[in-house]
Amino acid sequence: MEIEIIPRAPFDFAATARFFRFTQSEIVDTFLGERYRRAFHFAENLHLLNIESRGTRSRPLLALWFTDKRTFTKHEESKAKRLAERMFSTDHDLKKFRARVKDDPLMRTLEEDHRGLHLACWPNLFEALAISILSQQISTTVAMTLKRRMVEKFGEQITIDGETFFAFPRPEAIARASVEDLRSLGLSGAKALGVIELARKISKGELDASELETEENETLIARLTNLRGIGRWTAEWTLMLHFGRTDVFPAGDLALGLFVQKYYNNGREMSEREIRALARERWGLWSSYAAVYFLAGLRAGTISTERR
DNA sequence: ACCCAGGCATTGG
DNA sequence: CCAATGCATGGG
Repeated sequence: MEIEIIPRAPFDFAATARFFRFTQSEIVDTFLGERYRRAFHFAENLHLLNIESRGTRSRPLLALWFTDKRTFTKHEESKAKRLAERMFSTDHDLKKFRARVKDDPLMRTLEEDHRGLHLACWPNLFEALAISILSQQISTTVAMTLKRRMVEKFGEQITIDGETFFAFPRPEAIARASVEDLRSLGLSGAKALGVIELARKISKGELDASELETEENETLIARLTNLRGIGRWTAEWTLMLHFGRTDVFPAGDLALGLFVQKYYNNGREMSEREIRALARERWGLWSSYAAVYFLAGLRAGTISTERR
C-alpha cells in the first residue's frame, strides 16, 4: 500500500535526498535513481522504507511504502505520512525563503542554484544527536567511518532480494554498550560516554522528543545542552535537522562563520554574537535555509571559505 | 612528522 | 566572561 504526500513547491526531491547527512552514499540512507530507501523500525517491525518522487520540482508528489507491508491501519498511515513530511520538510514554503532573500544578491543566487532543496531531517532524535556527537570536530570522512562501524555493530539489518540494509541502532542497543565498546570503534572517551548516556536517557524515557516538539528554540537549546557532549553547535543543528526549525543559524559553525565574515563583513572577523545578530536580521525566520544553502554552495564550488 | 577537520568539557584566570 | 588544553581518526 502506497501513501501519497504532496510537498509544497518548489521541492527538489533528489537535491533534498542527496543532502542527507551531507554524504552521497552511506550505510543507512541510500538514494538511487529517484528512490530513497532505508531500513526503519516501524509498527513493531523492521521494514524497508521507500520514498520515491512521482512529480516535478514545481508539481511535487512523493510516494511512500514499506517493502513487505501491504496494509496500514489509519493510525499507521498518518504516522508514516508524518515521517515523510518530517524527513523531507515537505511543508516548508520555500517561496517565502525566496521572497526573503530577493534583495540579498549572494543568497538569491544560491537559492536559484539550489531551488527546491528542503531541509532533510533525521527521523529520530537519538540518531540526530548521536551522529552529531560523532561528527564533532572531525572531518566528514572520519565521522562517516565511525558511524558505519557503529551501525554495523549495533544496528539491526534486513535483507531484501539479496541486498542488506542496516537500520540506525536503537537507543536500547547502545544503552547496553560500554564506553570501551565504543572506544574500540574509534570514538574518543568523551564521545563514547556522551552517546551512551544519551541512549540510556532516551531508552529510560527521560528524554522524549515528542515532549520537546513545541518548545521555544532557546528553551530547547537549553534542554539539549544540558546533555553531556551536546554544546550549542550540536543543539542548533539538531533544531534544524531533526525538529525542522527554519529560523536557526548555528553561528558557532566554523564554515558558516567564515562565510558570513567573508561575504557580509568584507572579510573582517566577527564574534559569534555578531554573526547570530546579522543572520537574524538578514534571514530571520529563514536562517536555517541560509545556512543550508551556504553549505550547498560550498559543495557545489560556487562559493568558498577561502580569504580573497 | 606534522596539521587540520562542520566541537565539547574542563580548568584557570 | 574569555583563553588554553586534550581528545579520536584519516587525509593532505
